[in-house]
Parts: sequence; C-alpha cells; structure tokens
Amino acid sequence: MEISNDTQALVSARRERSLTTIVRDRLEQMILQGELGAGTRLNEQALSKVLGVSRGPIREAARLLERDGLVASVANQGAFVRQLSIEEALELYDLRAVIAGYACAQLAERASAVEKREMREMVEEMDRCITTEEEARYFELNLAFHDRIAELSGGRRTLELYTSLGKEVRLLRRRVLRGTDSLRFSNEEHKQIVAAIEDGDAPAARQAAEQHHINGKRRWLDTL
Amino acid sequence: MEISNDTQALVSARRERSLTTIVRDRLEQMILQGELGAGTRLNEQALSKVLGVSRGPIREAARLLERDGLVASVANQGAFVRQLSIEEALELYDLRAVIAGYACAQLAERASAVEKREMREMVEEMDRCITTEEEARYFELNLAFHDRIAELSGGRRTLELYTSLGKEVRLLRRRVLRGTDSLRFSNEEHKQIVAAIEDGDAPAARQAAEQHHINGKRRWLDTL
DNA sequence: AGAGTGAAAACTGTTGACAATCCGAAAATG
DNA sequence: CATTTTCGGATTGTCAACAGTTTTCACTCT
Repeated sequence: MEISNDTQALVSARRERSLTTIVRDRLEQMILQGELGAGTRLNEQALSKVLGVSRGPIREAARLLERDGLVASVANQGAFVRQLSIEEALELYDLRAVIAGYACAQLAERASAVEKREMREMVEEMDRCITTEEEARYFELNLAFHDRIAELSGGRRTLELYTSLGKEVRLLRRRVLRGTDSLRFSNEEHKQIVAAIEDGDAPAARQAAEQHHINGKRRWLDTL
Repeated sequence: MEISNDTQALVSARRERSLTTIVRDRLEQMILQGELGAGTRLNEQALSKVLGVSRGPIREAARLLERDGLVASVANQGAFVRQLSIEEALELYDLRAVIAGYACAQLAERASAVEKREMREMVEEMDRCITTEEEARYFELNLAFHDRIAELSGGRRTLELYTSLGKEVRLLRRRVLRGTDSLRFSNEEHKQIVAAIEDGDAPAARQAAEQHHINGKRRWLDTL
C-alpha cells in the first residue's frame, strides 16, 4: 500500500474539488483496475489511513459509487465492491443498447453539419488504426466515439446513464481483446450508424446503434 | 416546522435501518410532495435540527438522493432540489419509454402463467375502477402495474432505472389528473401490452409499452 | 474433537467541534 | 453615484472521538 501525500497536495493547492470527489475518483480507479477485487469490503479505517483522509469523505465517496452501481452497501457491514453475475452483465449490455439506440435516434434529428463531420472523421480515424494495427488507440477512439454520441444527443440523463452503465459493466469484463477482424466488423457497424445519422434517418440510426451494442454483447460472450 | 421525535423512536426501536436511509426517505417524501420546492437548498444545519439527527447522515442521504436525480450538489454550496426543465422532463419520459419497452420484451419471453394471469387481473381491476369512477384507485393501480412489470422482467438494474426515472419526473409534474376518457384510452393500451406478453410476442410487447409511455408524455404535454 | 458460549477486537454508525469557504451588507474609494 | 473592498455571519467541508453492532477467537462443556 502506498501513502498518498499527493491527495494532500491536491487539496492544499485548491479547494475547488472536495476530498469526497477526489476519493471517489481514486476508488473508482482502484475498482475498475481490479486493485479492489469484486466482493472486497471497502474498509473505511484502512482506506482513511492509506488515502490520508478521515472516514467522512470516504463514506460519502462510497455513497457516490453506489450510484454508479460499482459498490453495494449493507447496513452495519459497510460497502462492498459489487459482484456482477453474467446475467446481470448481459442485462447491462441490453440496457446500454436501448439507451444508445435512443441517443442515436435523437442525434439523427438534431445533429449539425459540423457534428456529423466530426463523427465521420472519428470513424475514418478508427479505420486507419485498423490498417496500422494500433489496437489500443482503436479501443480508445471507440470509447470516445460512443461517449461523444451520448453527449451530442443533448440529453443530460442519457449521457449519465450511458456512461454509468459503461463503468458498471467493466466490473466484470476488464477488457475485450479482439482480433483485427472483429475490429473491422465493429467499425463497419459504426459506419452504418453514422450514415443513418447523416441521413437524418432516426429509426435506422436507432436500429443500427442497438444492433451494434447487441453484437458487442455477443462478441464478449464468445470470449468466455 | 415539526419536531420529529418519531425518528428518534424509530432508531432506538431497531438499529437495522440506518439514520441515513430514514433521512433519505423523509427527504424524498418532502421533495416529491413539494414541501421542499425546486431549487431549494437543503440546509444541513436546519434539517439536522428539524429531523433531530446530526449533519453526517443528512449529507449521506443527500448523496443518495443525488443518485435518483432528485438533488444536485454544488461544491461548497451544498445540495439543491433539482429544477427540471420541460425538455429534461421529456427526455426522462423517452428514457422511461425505451426501458419499459425493454422490460416488456423481456417479460414476454419469460413470464410464467401465473404472472400473466396476475397482470391481466390488474388490467381488469383498472377497468372496473373506470366504470366506478374511482380515479385515485386507478392511479394507484396504474403505478403498481408498471412497477410490477419492471419487477417481473427480472432485471435488477432495469427496475432501479425505471423507478428512479419515475421519481425524477415527478419533480415537475406532481400529478396528472385526467378525465375518464383518458383513462379508458390508457387502459386499452395496457390491454395491448398484456396481450402481447401473453402471446410471447416480444417485439409487439416492446412496441406497445413504448408507445404507451410516449402517449403518456403527450397526454401530459397537453395539460400544459 | 465439536458445538456452543461469551468476551474482546474490529468495524460501522453517529456525533459535536473546528477549519475553510461562500455570501451579503456595510464601508471605502474613484 | 457607481464600483470595489472589506468584514462578519452563515454554511459547507473535514476531522477525531464516542456509541453500537458485527465478527473473531479462545474457552468451556458435552
């Protein structure tokens, strides 16, 4: 365990971020990177020593993480890193699919010319990554692409739910390593989505986005 | 403002519910009933006096309410009862629609005979309420009907999201009072949903449920 | 040996006090 | 008179100590 004077430094530098949110981000990182495995109890005392803050902010941070489904609290026993069953993960994929479908439908009706251009360029960039076999970069761009869609769709809650479900599903599958073939298929689906949005065809955009996520679910299932 | 020794009584009676959750429920009630209007700051000191607990549980309860979108926190300024614009409310209706659609599709594939029967009976009961003009009871049954669908669909997160979005939208529209005509239309849609579920026709169930919620959105919009 | 028992340790729940920050009003300045 | 500054009260952020609950583990008894 490392002592973290860095949090001290952060807080003394500027008080615009509360300790609670700092701890929140740190814990989220720990959980998503597997540093805190599924089912682990978030020991308030231990964490307060390691992170160098009192238990108050840690408790509040835990409550915030509860919101994203990353931890679950039990009365008088504390907060535990959530343990996700495969069934639950599949449910999350489905929910994410319908929300993404809705977001794309909205976007198809709202998107400005520059926004359409931005998305087309992202897809082209991903194409380039496939030919140059930069898988890591593709992975990153893919994430950014979907987040950007949710963002541009204009709905505050839509974005919140989409990103929240994205984090939650990462509890179980840390990373999907897929061959370049799979990447190619995936990006073809991206092209369909963007095409439908550029056409202003909301139903088609919705269908394409939904199917893309369902296919993602299948691709993940196949790796088990 | 009322003093609340009842909370004291509750907590001394049994320690199985934490003060945090008690305060959470109380605040939620206050917000949804309009006792705490939109935009109001949740003054921690004042609330701690009124509710008879210290500020810690109140802060944690506020964080929990943040999850359901009932309050929004600003650093160094505290938590405020969320103020919902009409556009945001419409978004919530849409999101709820797609989630309900998903839930009904799932249910169409999963529902047992007794569950199908239960739902048909609920719809019949609502029909009876319409003829006897028991609007309040219809309102209640309607709520129970939809919650039950989300529950029976089997998805933990699905249920959470559906109920959460339901609460959130209530920030803006406290209650939809509709004439018996409107009730009749609404229940006809319920029948379509149940029929599709009984047939095991997932796409039809999804479509019917989604349309029902979209129509609900329209009915609400018309009352403005 | 194994099941039950009870006390101690570890932990979460809660509290009141202190520190940092924000907000508004009065005072100072041009 | 308008604008900025300063100051005090109110409020949120954080902490350390206390209270209550759960868990652990040594001990007893069968």
